[in-house]
Amino acid sequence: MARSPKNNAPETPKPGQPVRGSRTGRPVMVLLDLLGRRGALRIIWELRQDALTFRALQDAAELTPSTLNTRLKELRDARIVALGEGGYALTAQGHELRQSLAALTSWAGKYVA
Amino acid sequence: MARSPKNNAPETPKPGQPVRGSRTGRPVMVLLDLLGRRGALRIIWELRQDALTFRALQDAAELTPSTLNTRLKELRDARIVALGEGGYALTAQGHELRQSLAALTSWAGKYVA
DNA sequence: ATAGGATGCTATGAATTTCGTAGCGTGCTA
DNA sequence: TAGCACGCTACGAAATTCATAGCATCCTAT
Repeated sequence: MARSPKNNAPETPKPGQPVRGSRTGRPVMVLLDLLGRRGALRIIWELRQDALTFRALQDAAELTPSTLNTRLKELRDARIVALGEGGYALTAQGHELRQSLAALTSWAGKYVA
Repeated sequence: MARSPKNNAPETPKPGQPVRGSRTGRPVMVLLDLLGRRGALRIIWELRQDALTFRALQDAAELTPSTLNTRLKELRDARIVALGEGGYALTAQGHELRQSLAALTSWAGKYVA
């Protein structure tokens, strides 16, 4: 038997079936569930430019390793993030998503500041 | 003294000072913290068209009253949401933010489905 | 070889956040 | 005055996240 790491992690949201906070499982709800978890938006944000190692990402996103690892699993399942040469990086899809999120920056600069 | 409701709520993130998950307090980080809390993105989503009453919003966003109330306080502090005639609704700023988030829908439809 | 250093990642118990459910106080209105 | 809907609070239990320590592997320099 392989290994049985302690399982304190929530399930990765998947389309077509009920996810946390949505009985329907509609794509956008799946995404909102995923992005609504702690650090998810932040991780995408921190990977906007370069790839980062697990530890660098941990520092950048200010997350504990267990939470970071959980989020990374989910983001990898969703093919938003992938582990490659120089560490973790956004996939092509991930970059598209990041661009969709880019408007948040200007909004924040405009109103939050 | 006014009232002292049970305080099981996190602090509302504010710009310029450290927030949960960010020592800097940069506007975009404040926003990411706020939007990264459970149901925040979803609430904005559900208010995209009409105003909703507390209870209707509770059903739509599938949140418990305490969590909903906590999120609403934060979103009201951030002037993203306001309580008006027909219930809770996005402010002008809130609508701008919602439009910034609109791209998520198409992304989700494209990749998550 | 071996002692470091960096890598990705797991373990564990405590703290925080959210949930589920019940219910309060107010204002309608029948 | 008996409903009914409103915004919202209370409280214990469950789920999530945190803080910290450490493991296994790979590399490189001694």
